[in-house]
Amino acid sequence: MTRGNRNVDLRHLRYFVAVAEEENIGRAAARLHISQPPLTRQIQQLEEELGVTLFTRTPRGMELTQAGELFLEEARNIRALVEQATERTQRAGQGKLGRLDVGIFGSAILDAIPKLLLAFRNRYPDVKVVLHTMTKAEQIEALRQRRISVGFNRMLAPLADLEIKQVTTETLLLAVPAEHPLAAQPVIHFAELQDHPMVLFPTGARPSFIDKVIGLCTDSGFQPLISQEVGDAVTGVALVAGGFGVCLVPDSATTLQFPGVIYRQLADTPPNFYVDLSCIYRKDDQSPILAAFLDTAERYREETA
Amino acid sequence: MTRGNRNVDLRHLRYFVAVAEEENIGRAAARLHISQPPLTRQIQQLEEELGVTLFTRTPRGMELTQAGELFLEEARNIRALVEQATERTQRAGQGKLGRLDVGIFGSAILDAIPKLLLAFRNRYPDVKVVLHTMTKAEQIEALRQRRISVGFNRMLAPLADLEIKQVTTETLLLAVPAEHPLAAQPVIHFAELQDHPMVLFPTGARPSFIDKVIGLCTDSGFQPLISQEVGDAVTGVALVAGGFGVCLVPDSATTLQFPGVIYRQLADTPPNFYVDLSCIYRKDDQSPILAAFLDTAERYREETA
DNA sequence: TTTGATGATACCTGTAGGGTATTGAGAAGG
DNA sequence: CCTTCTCAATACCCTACAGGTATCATCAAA
Repeated sequence: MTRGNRNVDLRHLRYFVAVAEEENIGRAAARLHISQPPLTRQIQQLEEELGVTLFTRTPRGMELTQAGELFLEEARNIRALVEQATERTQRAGQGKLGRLDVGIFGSAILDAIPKLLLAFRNRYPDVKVVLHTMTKAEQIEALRQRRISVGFNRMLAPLADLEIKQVTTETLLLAVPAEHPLAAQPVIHFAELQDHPMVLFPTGARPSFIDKVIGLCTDSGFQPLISQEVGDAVTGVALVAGGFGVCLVPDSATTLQFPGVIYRQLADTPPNFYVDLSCIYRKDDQSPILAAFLDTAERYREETA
Repeated sequence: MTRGNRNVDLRHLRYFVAVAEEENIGRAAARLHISQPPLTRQIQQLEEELGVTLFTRTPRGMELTQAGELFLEEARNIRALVEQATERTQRAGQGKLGRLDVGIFGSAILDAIPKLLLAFRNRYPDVKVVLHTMTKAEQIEALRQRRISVGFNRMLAPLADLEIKQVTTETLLLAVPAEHPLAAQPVIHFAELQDHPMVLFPTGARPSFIDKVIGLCTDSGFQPLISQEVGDAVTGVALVAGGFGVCLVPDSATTLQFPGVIYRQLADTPPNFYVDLSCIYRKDDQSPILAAFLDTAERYREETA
């Protein structure tokens, strides 16, 4: 038994389907924009490759044999699949289809990231976005191991193989217990924080938002009174609600409406009284999905500037 | 958006899969028994046709992009389908796969046909045999309209467009009511039938088995006493059981064991005291399935000769 | 720096797919 | 019965492209 299908190619299928549908080589040739003789030869060749008579030649044209009927079904099916495969691959190549693994940190899901992901899903509905909660250090490792394609974090330091792109900046607010003395004041000056215990976050890899806060204080000439260091903003605000002190948070933390916690703007704030939210990704990652995502992030940044 | 897949062909898929699996163009080329440069070009061409980067070139070789991963799955799938399609079509072309529509008459299902169909199904298990019960005239029309490929009947007359092939012959027996006078005799001579009413079958297109029986009688010098004409052998034997008379039947009718009916051989039978069972099919039918069936029928005839 | 992988390029060649002209074979029509 | 029409098949030519050889470019490891 010869393995003839080695030389069967999609052209044969296209031609075969045309002839089967037209039941006439001449018309099929016209439809295919070629002349009749080459089409005759291609059909003969296909029959020879398969070792099967696909058509019975009648004076009125070409009529499918039983085997031909079967092959017609198969050929149509294969052609449709090829069409679909190329189309899907093209969409994947344009970043419109596939999967994007994203690393996020505990409390970054408060404001910017949900909005950004929503915008991305609207533009690329067939890209499956998978979120992985992980710390900054874990994100960097996961990026290098290609377990994620992009991470979100704050206060990212430059790295040789990773690119950092700022998504948004947030100014800082003070989370205060409702019964706290500061809460009663009409205006709170930043320098007043030196007299009150503060909750800081996050624990983990430095530099982090903790260093940011400490830096702001030292720049203003005082050392903060550290009440607690906790893992993330959510826990921090929960401790504020529990009376552990005040806490500087990015303004997106206002999404957290704990009973007994109020958010206050500060007066006389030092320069750099804001914190960035950036995304981080491999410099050598050419994935069109990542490109599409970064483009969406860029638009988001411009819109919210 | 270019419809580039027009020129994607199966060779591209074969090459692509090899490169994707080897992750190295040189090794893939060796596996494909071609040299490296043409393979490089084919892959470039495929990427260009699709408008998608399928591989990232690294100093260690070729690595699939996300879109490439997707296309690999699709390509493997398509290649398997082509393999399957050609294989199935080849089997269909050899008569090993497909469908055979067979016309049979009411009582021919008694002996030969079940055995023959069984033999055919054993040799060609993937051919679906569909039985259609129809009269001789209906079979001929159905053959011409290609609703069936082969019919079974007795006493077929030659026709211009249809071929007749004898499958078997059966000698005749007499079905007698148990309490009939003839049943008591140790030997029944054919000529004695002139004194007893007979049930004849089948009604419908002539010439038929009825003419056969009448002809046997007239050749022996008498006119049969006709009790009833009925549609088929089953009804005929049923009437014998009801005392309507005796009935000449092909010996396969002994499959019908009605209470009160006994089958007797006759003595002094005239020549041609048998009836044929033939199959009939279109002379111009080139179907390999029909050919396979006729071959099985021929073997059956030889084995039962 | 050198060496040794890798894939990419340049250029040639032969084949096979496509074109035109023609033939052969039934069916239809006068 | 001969002609005519309509099919597919054949003969023959030409060109585009798959495949070959030789060489280059690049990067990593020694």
